[in-house]
Amino acid sequence: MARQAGGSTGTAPRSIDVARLAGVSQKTVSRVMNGEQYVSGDLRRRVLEAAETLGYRLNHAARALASGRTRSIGVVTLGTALYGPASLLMGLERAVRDTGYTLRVVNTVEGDSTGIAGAVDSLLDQGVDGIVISEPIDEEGGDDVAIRADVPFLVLGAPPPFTAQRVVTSGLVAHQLAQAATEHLLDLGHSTVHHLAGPQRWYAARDRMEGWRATLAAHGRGEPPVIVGDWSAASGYRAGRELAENRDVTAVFAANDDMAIGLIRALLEAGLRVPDDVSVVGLDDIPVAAYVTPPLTTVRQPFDAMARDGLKRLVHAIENPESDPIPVDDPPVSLVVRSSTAPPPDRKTAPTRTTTVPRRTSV
Amino acid sequence: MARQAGGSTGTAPRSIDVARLAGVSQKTVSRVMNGEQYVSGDLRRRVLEAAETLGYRLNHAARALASGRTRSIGVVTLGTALYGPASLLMGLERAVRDTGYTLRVVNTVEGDSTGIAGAVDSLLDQGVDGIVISEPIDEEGGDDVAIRADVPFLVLGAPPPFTAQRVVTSGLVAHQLAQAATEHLLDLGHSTVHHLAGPQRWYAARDRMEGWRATLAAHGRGEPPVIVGDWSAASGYRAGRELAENRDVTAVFAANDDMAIGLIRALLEAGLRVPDDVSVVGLDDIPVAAYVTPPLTTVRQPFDAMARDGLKRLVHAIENPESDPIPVDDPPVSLVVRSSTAPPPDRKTAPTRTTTVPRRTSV
DNA sequence: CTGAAAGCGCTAACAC
DNA sequence: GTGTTAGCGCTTTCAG
Repeated sequence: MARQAGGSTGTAPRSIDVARLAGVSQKTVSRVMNGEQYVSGDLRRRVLEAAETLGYRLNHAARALASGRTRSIGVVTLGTALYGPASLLMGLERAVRDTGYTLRVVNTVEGDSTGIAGAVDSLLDQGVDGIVISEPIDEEGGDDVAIRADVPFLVLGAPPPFTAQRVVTSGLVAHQLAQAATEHLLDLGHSTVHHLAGPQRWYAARDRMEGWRATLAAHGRGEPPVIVGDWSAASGYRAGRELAENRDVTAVFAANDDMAIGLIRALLEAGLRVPDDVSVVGLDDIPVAAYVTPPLTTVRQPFDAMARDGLKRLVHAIENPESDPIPVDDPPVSLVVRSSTAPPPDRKTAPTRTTTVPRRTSV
Repeated sequence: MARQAGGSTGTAPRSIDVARLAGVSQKTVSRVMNGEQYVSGDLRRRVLEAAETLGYRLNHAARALASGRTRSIGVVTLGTALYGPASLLMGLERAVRDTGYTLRVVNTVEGDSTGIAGAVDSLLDQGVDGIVISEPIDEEGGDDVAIRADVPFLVLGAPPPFTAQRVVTSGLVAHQLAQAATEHLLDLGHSTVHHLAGPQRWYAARDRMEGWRATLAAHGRGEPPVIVGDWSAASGYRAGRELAENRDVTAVFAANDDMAIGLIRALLEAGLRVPDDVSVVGLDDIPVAAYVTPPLTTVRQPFDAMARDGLKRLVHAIENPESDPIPVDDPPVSLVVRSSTAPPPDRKTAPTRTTTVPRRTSV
């Protein structure tokens, strides 16, 4: 399948070589390789054939130099293997294939004060046509970083953490995720829902918290104090020890599954039963969520759809600098009900749920 | 922090602009930007200053075209958010910063028969100087794909899945991981250890299995039949139901934590106690491993060290085509003992372990 | 519909 | 130590 590198001479064939073999001008080869119109079917065929026999491969560096565009998109990630960010990155890679662009990935250097700005800078340096901030966070300084660049940005799931022109922001998804989790608990009969939030530097964490808050307000429920974790199961565990002392707590929405699992562990150690005494909802649906004890009720993020929609809009902004942006198409979130949630202890009417493992197979 | 794009004119400054401002030749600017020697400190200073005021940014496309090298490294990933592969990718990103190269990431298209070869091809197409196969697997066809390319390859943790020149393979790590897990169980007094393997297309899975097998042999123990899963907790659960029927099973080494968690879940549902009746060791030390019930004993992979060592050797091969490869420096693996392992039921002497959660904080 | 000429911004040899 | 001269392999004008 893989083409041979180099011809008989050892040097890679150029478009002019293809042109000569096909008996056309080099420009015609260029037209064919770029799928431009106004090339007769006959010539196109001959060019393609010549390219095939020569094992021709277009030189992207030359193309970029001549055209001023690299056809690559840069992604700023946080450099963690957390399930959410990692899944988003994979979704982006999957989605980018259909756009004709390639991906350049850069982590924000942890501990570096330049943070996202530094990562963006290095991407700009490499000459990308657009940039994706996959998990926006606030910088240490607190001030919005002023990033000026001539390429469009896609900021996933949050308002842009900086000032830049042509920013294509995506989504109320985080809000919907929190709403689904909170309403599920409310529907079960809990009078209110506690929240174990993610680190507040993350927009994702703040948005989920806002969604929870708005949902409680919409239902006229009181808002208990928020506990803030750092996404880790360890922080969930600490929060759990705290919550276990408060007998009023009957329902908790944790901003991610890892924290939910740590939380449950602490509750269990404190002698509380889950879900009989306290219900817990997570967020992410990590691969093991269905197999911990008790199997975790959680909310699943539409990573692939988010990546696809966001990239589509980013590419549109890249290729149509002047035109209006494509409207956001927020994909639906889905609640996965398992066995960590139940009606509150007081008014329990339904029988205790069995802890049968649901049918899920995906890796 | 971020430089302004474009000068007053709106066009990006070129090296010749810097040269004029600094009053030197363009070649001198080039020398300075590349950190070459034979430039007086004075000139270097002036050039740097001029570049700074102009907001000069080297054009990588032009450099690549002129030099024939892109200073980028391609990574072939499997496109899963599994903890292991995702962590390795993050480790590679972290490690690549120190080398002066950038990363291009491509997933193997799932279901595409060209698989790794196709991904490599697209990377070659983009013009990378070297390629990393981060999680080698066998192709559907079964035959080794003949990949001929003029760039060196780094195949992490396994022998190369194809024939290519200048391949820098890395490691016996998988073998050591399996050995650590198996010996821990043997040391506890178990007469033998069962193995729940990963999908056999993956070299990582086969290597772990070989390590387990070799360790049993070295201790003169019998080798029970292997059960094969697919890395998922669901497959671990299925394996657990099977193993639960065999009362001879007292110790299981699962090839990753997800399967271990699914396995434990099935064991618990079958009325068996972990670790009192059956001990289980996982592999990866995923973030929630310390907080499931019981906290999981597992083996941690040295992702960052593997990535760093591998990349160092790959870059050496890129920059010194003729010289000998740098020898592999396999980093140490570490066993994390928690509460899913104990002596076998028969000869148990030590008291049942408490299930206190150990002190781990990392995300 | 097709072709000819003119660079894109940098590095690689060579001179000085 | 430093400068000069040629391209690298494409895409862009602009003619036909």
